Amino acid sequence: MPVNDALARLVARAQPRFRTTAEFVEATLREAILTGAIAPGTPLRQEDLAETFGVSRMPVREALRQLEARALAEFHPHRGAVVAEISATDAADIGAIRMALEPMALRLSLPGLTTDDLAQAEELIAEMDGETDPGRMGELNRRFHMTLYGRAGRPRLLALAEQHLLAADRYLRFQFAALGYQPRSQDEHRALLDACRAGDGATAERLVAEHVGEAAEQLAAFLKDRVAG
Amino acid sequence: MPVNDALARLVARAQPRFRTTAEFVEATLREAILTGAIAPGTPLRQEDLAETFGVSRMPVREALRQLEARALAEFHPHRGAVVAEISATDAADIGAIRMALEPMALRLSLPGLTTDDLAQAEELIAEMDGETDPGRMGELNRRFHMTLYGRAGRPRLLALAEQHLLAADRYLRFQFAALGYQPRSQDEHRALLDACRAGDGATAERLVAEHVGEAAEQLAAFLKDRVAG
DNA sequence: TGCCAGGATATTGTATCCAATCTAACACTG
DNA sequence: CAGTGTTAGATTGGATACAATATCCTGGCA
Repeated sequence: MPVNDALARLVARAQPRFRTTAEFVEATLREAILTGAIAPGTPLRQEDLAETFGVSRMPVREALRQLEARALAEFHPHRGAVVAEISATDAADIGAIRMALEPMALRLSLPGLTTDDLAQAEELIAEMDGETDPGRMGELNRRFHMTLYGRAGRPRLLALAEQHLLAADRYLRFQFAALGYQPRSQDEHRALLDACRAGDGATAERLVAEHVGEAAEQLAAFLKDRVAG
Repeated sequence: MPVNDALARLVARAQPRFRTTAEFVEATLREAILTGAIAPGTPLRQEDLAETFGVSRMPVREALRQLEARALAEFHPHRGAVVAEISATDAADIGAIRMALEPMALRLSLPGLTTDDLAQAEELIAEMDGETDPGRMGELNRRFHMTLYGRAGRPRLLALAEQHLLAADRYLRFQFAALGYQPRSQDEHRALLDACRAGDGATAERLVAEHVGEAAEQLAAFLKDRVAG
């Protein structure tokens, strides 16, 4: 029973902080890795991180373990953790996982999609049209996809799908470098949205699979000679 | 450059020990949770676990964080961690994820399957025939599926598939309680193996999706009135 | 009854200490 | 000079003690 609701909202917004220090460190590092702010292969030295975050080593170690479980960091015993490397294999892996999860998410979500959802998806496509910043583009693309999947009513499936959409963002700058990606992708987005509007589940599923698959193939071809693996 | 390959294999087999105490604790707890040795909702008190394992609280906390990242434990700040609850929703979630991942894994693996793989799969089916112990049954079933997916050449996809096969094991005792499951499941296993032998990818994919989907539906119906969510 | 103040209990985080071990550089040896 | 000890330094892995904080419970009080 707060004094009033407006205040309650203010308070709620003022503390979207984290529940524990370890979670704060984990979330911050995760974002830094996914956006590329910390390059693959970078050593994650506990002492340095602790100092950077102004915390002790224990929450840092907890955070690193969580990152390891999410395949964002690799542990080498007595040598420390490093930011997980990117590779053509890894990109193909993420592409295959997305190709599996996202059509399923869309299938379950489609019957529940509201006109509001569809309008929001359309707006996100429009926003993407002019966007040139990879980071912002990744976020918009992710929100577009997750908007379409959001009514699946399968929290775990959705979390997994989002996690791999985020993982794909690590390869976004390569995706941009592979010319001609964006326009085609936008066409595919529109076709996908149309199928969803029409309630055509089979087509929508096929389109999202193709959309993800094409991007993955293009990326794999581009990475082949540029990175290891 | 190992001296020779036989030695390399021996070395690889000789050190599947754990690299650190934290990893030992994590692996042991994970197994205990997945097999049901620790019931859902059980508090995971750091001090108790530390004493049980004969270690300090630090590796225990790292292990708990990893379990959290794998959705096997839930953290309630300042109240501690508990073994993740099971629920009809969660079971449906896992079923949907398996239905998405496993046909994809099979699709990628099928062209690479050897006659040895197929023979091993057949052997596993035979072993399952007489099995009545749920834990052993889960392991055989998991090995059967993973044998078929093993040539996908997508480590991350396979790890994810295996993780959710393991997660499904938490519901195995319910699966057994739902009568008539096993014989039908075995028929499906044989049909799936036949399709793989014939190299009929489309049929194999469909069969594995149906196989997983049917089991999930049956389980959901059974759980509906028996557990929360 | 309702509530709220305060204590018991557990977790969370900090600060130190020490052992294990990996790396790298150097010296030694045949 | 290639290959093999050896040593020193740095970093992680783990233990321990302690402080801070949040939750739950309970008992007094209106």
